[in-house]
Amino acid sequence: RKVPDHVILSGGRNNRYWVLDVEERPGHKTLTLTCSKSLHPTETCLLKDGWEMTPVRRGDVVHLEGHSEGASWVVDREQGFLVLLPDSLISGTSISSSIRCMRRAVLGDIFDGGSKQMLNGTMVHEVFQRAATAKDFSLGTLSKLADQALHSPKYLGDIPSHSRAPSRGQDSAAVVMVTELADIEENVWSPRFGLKGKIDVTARIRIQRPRNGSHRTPEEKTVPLELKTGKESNSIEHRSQVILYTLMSLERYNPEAGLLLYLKTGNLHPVVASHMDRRELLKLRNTLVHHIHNCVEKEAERSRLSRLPDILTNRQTCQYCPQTRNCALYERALNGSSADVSEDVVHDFLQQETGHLRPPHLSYFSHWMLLCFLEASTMEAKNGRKRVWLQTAEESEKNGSCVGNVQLSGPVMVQSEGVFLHRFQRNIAVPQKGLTTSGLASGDRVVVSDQEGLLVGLATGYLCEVSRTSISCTLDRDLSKFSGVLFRLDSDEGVVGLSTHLTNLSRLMENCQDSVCSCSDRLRELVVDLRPPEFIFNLSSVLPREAKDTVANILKGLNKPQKQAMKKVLLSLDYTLIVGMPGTGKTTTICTLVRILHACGFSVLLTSYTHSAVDNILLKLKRFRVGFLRLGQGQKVHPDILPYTEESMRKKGVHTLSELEQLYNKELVVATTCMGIKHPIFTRRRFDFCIVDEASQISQPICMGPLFYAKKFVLVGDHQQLPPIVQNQEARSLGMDESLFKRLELHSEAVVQLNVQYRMNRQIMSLSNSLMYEGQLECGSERTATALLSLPFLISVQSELSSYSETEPQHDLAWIQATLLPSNPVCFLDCSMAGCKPSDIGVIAPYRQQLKSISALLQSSAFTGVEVNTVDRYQGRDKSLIILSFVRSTLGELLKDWRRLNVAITRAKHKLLMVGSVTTLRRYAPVEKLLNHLQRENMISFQCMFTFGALPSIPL
DNA sequence: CCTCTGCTGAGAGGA
Repeated sequence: RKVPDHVILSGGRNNRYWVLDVEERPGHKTLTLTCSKSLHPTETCLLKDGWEMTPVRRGDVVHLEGHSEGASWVVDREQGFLVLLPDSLISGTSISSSIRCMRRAVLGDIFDGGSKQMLNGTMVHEVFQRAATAKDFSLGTLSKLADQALHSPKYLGDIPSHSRAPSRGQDSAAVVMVTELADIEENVWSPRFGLKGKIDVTARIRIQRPRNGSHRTPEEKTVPLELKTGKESNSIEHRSQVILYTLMSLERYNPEAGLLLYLKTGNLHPVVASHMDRRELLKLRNTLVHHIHNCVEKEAERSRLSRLPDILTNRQTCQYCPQTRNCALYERALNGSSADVSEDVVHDFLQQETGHLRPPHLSYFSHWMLLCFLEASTMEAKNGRKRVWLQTAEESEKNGSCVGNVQLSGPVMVQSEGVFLHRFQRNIAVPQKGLTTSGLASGDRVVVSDQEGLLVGLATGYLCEVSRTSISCTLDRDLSKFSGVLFRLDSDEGVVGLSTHLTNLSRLMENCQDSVCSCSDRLRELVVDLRPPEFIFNLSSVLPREAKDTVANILKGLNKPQKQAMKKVLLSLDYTLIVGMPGTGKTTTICTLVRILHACGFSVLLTSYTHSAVDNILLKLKRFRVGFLRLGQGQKVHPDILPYTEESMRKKGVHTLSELEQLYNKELVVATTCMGIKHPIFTRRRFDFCIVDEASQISQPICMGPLFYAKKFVLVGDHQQLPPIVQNQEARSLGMDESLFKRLELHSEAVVQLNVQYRMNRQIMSLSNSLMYEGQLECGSERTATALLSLPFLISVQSELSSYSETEPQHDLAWIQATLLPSNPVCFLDCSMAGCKPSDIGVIAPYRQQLKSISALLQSSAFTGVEVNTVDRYQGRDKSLIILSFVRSTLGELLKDWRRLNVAITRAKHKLLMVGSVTTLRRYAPVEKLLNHLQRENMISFQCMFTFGALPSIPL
């Protein structure tokens, strides 16, 4: 009965109640609730006249609208609303689509859907809205705007050949609207009703109401206006959308009605929002949010997929549904092969949509759906976005996720299409702390709202610069009309769901016969059925004769396993797995591979999970004059790679569609992150090879994303290093942290191991060899094997230490002298330097909290350049000297992972110092194995008996 | 118990 920590309860306008009990009676339902975390006092809420059907359960959070007498609420036909799980904002379109089919609305929330016919509408919208912004509806301007819209990269690949600028008839209706335009594409988050949406046009209207002949002064109102470019249906869906907009903008303008404008005919329909309409739509919302939040149900401690709302048997409605495949897929995934469906229509439908799938496919799909849902539920619980509306700016500032009381300073600059540079500064009236001390830093994603909490989620964007007095950021909307308004900026992290995962999974199950892409069948065979990968035997059949010399030249710089890897990739018909053990030159190998493939004239899609890993390879590639196109947000791309991004290329002048196509097709090599595959380039382009770096750290559904676009693929990784991060314990135990790399590794014929390393000297390498690689890791050269730390001022420091020991004999500093010696490349200090560059030193600790204290001790300027970071963040990198801190007195999860320990001990090139308590650490199996090795090799040389206060300050 | 990177995104329309 305890309220979980992440739940925020409150009274007042955005009240949030915790449901303690639900009592069901025929015809009504009574909730016992509280808005206090202490569970006291309690209130009641009577639900009737249909509200009793709300799927509210014990432990849910609800919002109540209406009046309460004493401590009892009534929600019935005439008054009050109950909003279930109000902090999950549901979009207006989701709700209106649920009118016809609730199942479709739920699926639409889970999977990215969408049909191609919508494209035209999107473009007409854009043209209209641009024209409205410019207040210019002349035909010339319209066709210019239409032209721009057509050539925007958003639409490439889906442009029907007959699309044109809107016809003349559409302008005349449009002119009327523009003069009364208050906003376009206004973004609204309504935490009161659990709604969100983008309002096409916010129109200021004048209502003249003649009554009984007497003249009244015209009434001014601000109302939402919804544009429709298609057939004038005036349908219940369209009208519902408008009604929902009136509800979500209640706080802003309190509109009682909205407008529906059909551009095709120019007809304007007023839509009055009655209490009844709002009531019924909110009930739909509640049902929808219930299904979205309960994708998983628990039975006897085991989770499984929940049933969705029923499949419609009225096939008419399903004809144009974009979710048909997912609808059938989900049903089959739930019921397995036993399609015990009573209705023949449904049976036929399931057969038609999923007949190509066999039981293993369905169980792979349902297994991963479950894993993703579990993970999504954990992420949702941790999601702090609700703080934007449930906490005051002052409260949020305390935990460092917010800056409040700021206002616009200076003009808003248009950086590019849809990117507006804003500058804010603190309201001077109230003396406050500087901005730099707030938890916000440049690069963070932010949400802008007003300080009062009435205009929530006005804009989103990225922080550019945080100085003591001002903050600048790029936002998706121009807020210049809000000059003088007090704002708050909240960091906006972790709002990403798992829709890319789920969409990829759905795609994997696609039947290629009815799809443009022919990769799903093959990928399914390889990934799900684990069909052995095939290879050819003769290199000469793949190597073009004219490339032979170039390739031979490139190969010269490689060692034996690296050459083998190149050969294997060229001979592969399906895929190759390259195991890159620590320090074996993975980046170099990938770079060389790309050069070879490039020289052979093959196209390559180069990806990784992180932007930095992608750019690491590109930085190397750049030196070899291999051209490439880098896709992705400029903000996230390495500065030296920026000239290769689409944005920079386009600035050089892309005016026509064919120029854009040229740009997209020009380079053989295209690089992006695994998540970047939503880019329009992928609607047309296919590649000979796809290379995925860091593949052992990517979850299966994400890793397969880029593979849809290539004939063959290469995964590079090392499953002995860190696996994909999975937050949900149950999902992890069910195998969500198994990467595709690891799954495919059972086909040893596809695996090449890079075991020759150039990072660690012999002794440091021996740790990893004994812990993980069973001696397979080798030094690439004698130089690598014997490289030691160079300490040019060692002698003077040693003598200083000696004299210190003499004057303060109570401190025995022999241990520190011995620790310093380069000839002890691995030391474990059972619970330090001389001329080593700070940038050559890395401090690693498993826990963030530890890092904080360590960094605090290294505040002096002598230590700037010493990088203090977690094991996880150090993966893929190295330093000459690594100090690894194990300090911890209680047991934690992190050190139980062999792979994390392996990463930790393989970061040092020349010297590795480990600090920790042997007795405590012995309780971790992996560390114990390491300690045994250290003991055998006599590397736990020193016992230090000191308290930190007794440490002399040592020049670094 | 505490490791963290990806992402615009709500809506574009047909019956």
